[in-house]
Amino acid sequence: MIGVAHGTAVLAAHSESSAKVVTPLALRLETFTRLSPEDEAAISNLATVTRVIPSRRDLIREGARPEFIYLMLDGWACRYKTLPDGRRQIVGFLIPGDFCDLNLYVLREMDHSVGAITRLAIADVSRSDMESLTENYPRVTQALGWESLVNAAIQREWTVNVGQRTAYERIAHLLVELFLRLKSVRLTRGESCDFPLTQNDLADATGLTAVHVNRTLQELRRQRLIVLEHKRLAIPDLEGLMDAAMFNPNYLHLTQEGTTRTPVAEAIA
Amino acid sequence: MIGVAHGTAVLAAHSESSAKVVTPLALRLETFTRLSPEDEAAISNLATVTRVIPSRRDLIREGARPEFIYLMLDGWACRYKTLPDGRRQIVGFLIPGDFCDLNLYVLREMDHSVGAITRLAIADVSRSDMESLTENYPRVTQALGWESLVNAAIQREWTVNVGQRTAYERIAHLLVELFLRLKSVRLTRGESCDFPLTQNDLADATGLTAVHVNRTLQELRRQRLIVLEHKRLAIPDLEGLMDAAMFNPNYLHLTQEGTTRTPVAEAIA
DNA sequence: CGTCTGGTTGATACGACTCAAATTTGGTGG
DNA sequence: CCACCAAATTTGAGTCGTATCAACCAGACG
Repeated sequence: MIGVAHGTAVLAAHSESSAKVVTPLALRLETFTRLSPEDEAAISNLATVTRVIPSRRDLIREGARPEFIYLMLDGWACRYKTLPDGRRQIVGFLIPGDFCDLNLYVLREMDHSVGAITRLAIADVSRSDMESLTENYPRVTQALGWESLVNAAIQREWTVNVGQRTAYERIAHLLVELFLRLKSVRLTRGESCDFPLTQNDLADATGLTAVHVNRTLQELRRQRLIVLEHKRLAIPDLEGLMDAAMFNPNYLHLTQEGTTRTPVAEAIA
Repeated sequence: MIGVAHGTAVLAAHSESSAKVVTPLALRLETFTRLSPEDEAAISNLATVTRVIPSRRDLIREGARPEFIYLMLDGWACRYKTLPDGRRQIVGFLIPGDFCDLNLYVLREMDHSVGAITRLAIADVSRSDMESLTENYPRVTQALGWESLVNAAIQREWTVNVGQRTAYERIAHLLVELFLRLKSVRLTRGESCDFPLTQNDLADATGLTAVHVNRTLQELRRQRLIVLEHKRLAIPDLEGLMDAAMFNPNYLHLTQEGTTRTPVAEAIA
């Protein structure tokens, strides 16, 4: 992802305040409110100190107390928790525009880990930068509040997913959610998107085994609901996949009053 | 619960600003920061308009747009989501001191329902009251932020619970979590607490069937890890139960810098 | 060009579900 | 205070979805 089309665009955005490039974070927050050019500029300026993390490396370990707030600029990561005997549950995926540890504002210690799926581009945001942002840009603050509530809603839906849905529905649901989230930060192209997760990742996220994920993906392919190969996912029949997943998009809160409807909101209307 | 010892105490607290009675909300927020008497008074004053809800009644339905923010004063409730075909997942339990719909500040529409388990005492808090509270009492605001982050952490742990743990571990984990949360608002007595959940509720919360919950509870009893009868739970060997559940209390964030350690924090240290 | 990770397949096992019925508990009204 | 009813709990037998274990294969990469 870094080095390919989107990646370079994103990295260019904060190298110098040249052409107007909208960062994933600004795009994401704009699903909630209209942001002024000043708001957008302030958001872009967060990403001054950036880093690259190799794929499959842990970014933050449970128990850590990171000094900075990490903002995802490019690539995929996941939050996960591990049980003493090694069982692992991925509790969420992070894509560009997401914060890894926004909570660190208040909570001292991470209660879960964050690991890179792909190579990542990360911005290290200092607390003071974050504080001055929220002090001076109330709409951004409001949008950040919205962001964290939506994250909570997503987490609830994950509980429903592993608690109630069958393997088939579960994977279908996860794929739709990721596709819509990617779409909201313009990381889809038509009906397809990059999809760097291994079947093992999917297993850890859905509470299934990799073997069963494999068989279930085959069934989804047989039903012509997905095309998944070469780390790329295509969904030829989104509505069909949503039905199979019993997917109700309300929890993503993509339409908000006072917002022009985004393409995503349109797509699922 | 209403009408028994704790219940009346709580209800008395907001009838008139008489003796100093600490509300569950104040107790809960104090696990995070020290609150001044003024802070506590401001919190108590939230609960001016109160209502009683009969047990097993829905408080808020998915899709609703409540006008007020509901604060739990007494009793138990649950958040839940339902799939089109009727499957139901409880995604969290609400006990005194919890808000039912704090999110309504920002999100317009509920993406899940809230149902009463027992008879409830609820305070209807207006948005303006809430706003003036957060404007005038920064420590309370900060504590509320902490509260919502802890709720997010709890939700993640639930995902782990249904995704990775066995039925036995899962139920053990839920019981420990509820016990510790109740303890943090002083709703336990020694090693026991009220426990109004039916086996059906437990099933919906753990993603199991009621029949299997029944058998699993029997196994927990046989192991002498719990005593559960007459809507009352006793945990004679908390450490043993925590081991059985692979319970790591860090996600509850019960110890915070600048806070005197609460009895709960002691108990699990 | 060999190595290695990720994906695929097959055979078997088991944890949890389903269905059905019996029993106990708790609340209600006579 | 007891009889009654509904709800909750308990028990048993049979089934099924998903896990486990063990190979094998294919493409990516150094």
